[in-house]
Amino acid sequence: MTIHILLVEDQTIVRNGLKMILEQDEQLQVVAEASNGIEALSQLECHHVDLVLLDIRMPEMNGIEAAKHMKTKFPNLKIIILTTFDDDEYAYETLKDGANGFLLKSSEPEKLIGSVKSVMNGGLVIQEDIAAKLMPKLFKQSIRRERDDMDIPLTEREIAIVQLIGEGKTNKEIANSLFLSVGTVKNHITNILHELNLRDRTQIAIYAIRNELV
Amino acid sequence: MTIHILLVEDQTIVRNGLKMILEQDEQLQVVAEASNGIEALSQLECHHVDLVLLDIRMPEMNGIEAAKHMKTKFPNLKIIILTTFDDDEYAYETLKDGANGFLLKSSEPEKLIGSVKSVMNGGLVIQEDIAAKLMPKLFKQSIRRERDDMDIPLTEREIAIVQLIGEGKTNKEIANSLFLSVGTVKNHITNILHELNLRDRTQIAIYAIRNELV
DNA sequence: CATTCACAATGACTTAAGTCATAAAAAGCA
DNA sequence: TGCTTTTTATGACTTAAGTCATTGTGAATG
Repeated sequence: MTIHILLVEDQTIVRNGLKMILEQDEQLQVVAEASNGIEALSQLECHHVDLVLLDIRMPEMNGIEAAKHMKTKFPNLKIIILTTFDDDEYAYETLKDGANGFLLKSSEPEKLIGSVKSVMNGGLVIQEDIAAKLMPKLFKQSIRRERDDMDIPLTEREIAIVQLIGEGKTNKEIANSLFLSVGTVKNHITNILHELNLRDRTQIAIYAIRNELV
Repeated sequence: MTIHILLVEDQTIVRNGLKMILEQDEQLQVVAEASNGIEALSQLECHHVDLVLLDIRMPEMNGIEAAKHMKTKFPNLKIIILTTFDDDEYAYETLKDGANGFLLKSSEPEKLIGSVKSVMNGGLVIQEDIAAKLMPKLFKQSIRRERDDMDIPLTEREIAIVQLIGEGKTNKEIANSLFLSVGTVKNHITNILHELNLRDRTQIAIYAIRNELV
């Protein structure tokens, strides 16, 4: 089965070099090329592409932006990011947007081919040295989780109960402090679980804290 | 250049299957086999091995332990972990100990071969679905690193369970992902509750989040 | 005016959680 | 070496949690 590749790289010489390397393997076929993100997106419209080799540094639209748009439009598309050594600043952002691999441009030819196949088989390929640099960045990234004030699909009463669960109260305690019967509390909880798509009070407690209800 | 492989897997049939697959590629050669961690280590002493394919679930000494010992003795050795679907709990531990890849046993043969070569070329190969499960764990791990030794009066095992409760898992799920019986999980929880002076799993979940264990 | 929705309640169930006694292997330490 | 802690396991319990059907308010919305 042939793997159809879109090659996105602004430096023509490098691009040709990559093409040569890739097509040494008869399974791999470069069906389209582009020199920036915008071009790449329009190429995707008119060619069937399995995998994109994407340079990070590019004019017009850079690799990160491009990757994001691509994955939105073609979720099944595989994307391998090509980086030079000092691009790692940008690189980690693409992970969130679903890049399937990172490769140094200075890689051995076989590594490139191997990685393409590996990614097509569903793998995530990260070059060792990049991985080392990337990991700490990913960590930092995940700390700054911004919360958009999402609306909670619950009634007042239900929220009150969610909060008390989030404080670790039992049904009996909740019933007492809200002047309800335990049965009523249970009913509310059953409703909450359905509405929030959760399984038990523990998950409700987690929800409460994560949504800053407690 | 031939890649010398040590195959570690307790189920003989599976092991033979893997061997067959690997040796379809004439670059790959299985030079030794073992059915548990201890055997594997002694095999490493008497054969030149480039890469180890290591099952996580094994009698005597499991994959994690084995990987740790191997990397200590042979830092240049490449290790690919073979997992089933719900082993992810253990999987991330091996990353720290220097595993170079994770593969599902249910993988396609080509994926296996591709990954072996990819790893030998210095890559880190993680299967997509595992990667997805693994990443958030890695994030948490590193965030925690900052204020590392907080006074949590729990054993390693207990902390692992607290974390899983903090993710909203049931006892059954916890048991599965830690390879324990449900009864054992319950026992641990009873101990945790006493040690932390809490009442039920919901309060444990709250504790886990508040103490940034999750 | 009828209908929808939030809220409260009961009873009869099923099941996940948690307790407790007991046991035993493995790891670490004195 | 012997002692302690950690880890795992089982079985027999008790109880809190959660489901479901059904009933009934009052308030709001159309």
